[in-house]
Amino acid sequence: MAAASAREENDSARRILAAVRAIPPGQVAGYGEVARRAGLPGRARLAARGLAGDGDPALPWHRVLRADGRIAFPEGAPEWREQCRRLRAEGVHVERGRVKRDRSVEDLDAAVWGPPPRKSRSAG
DNA sequence: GCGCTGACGCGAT
DNA sequence: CATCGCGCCAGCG
Repeated sequence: MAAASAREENDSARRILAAVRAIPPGQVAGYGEVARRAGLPGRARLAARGLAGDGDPALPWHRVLRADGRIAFPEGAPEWREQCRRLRAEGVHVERGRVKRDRSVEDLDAAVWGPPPRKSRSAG
């Protein structure tokens, strides 16, 4: 049955949304990262499609950015402003459509760029 | 069925 | 840091 493939497709989009919902406030993730967490490595575009047609106002789509940490929308665009606005509302520092994050994070577990691995003098 | 486009990612220049 | 090219796959005319 071809429905199997259709079901899988639906499930994929479903997991993508789930991955986006899994992003805690104040943190951000990339499209590729979201796709990866959804079990769809290399399908960042699919993640974008998922957000484009989610239809869920409660979905933290604004926490999803490009791999470079920049907002996917062109600067000045209405969505661009909206995303930038929401990020700032959560305490995320945004500069010219770019999220002020620390250097590249090595641990994929920290895929959610939020926690900057800076060396804290106190171990714990 | 074909080609273009797109809320992308990454390496190379 | 900006730009280009390729890969990826789904939607649309």
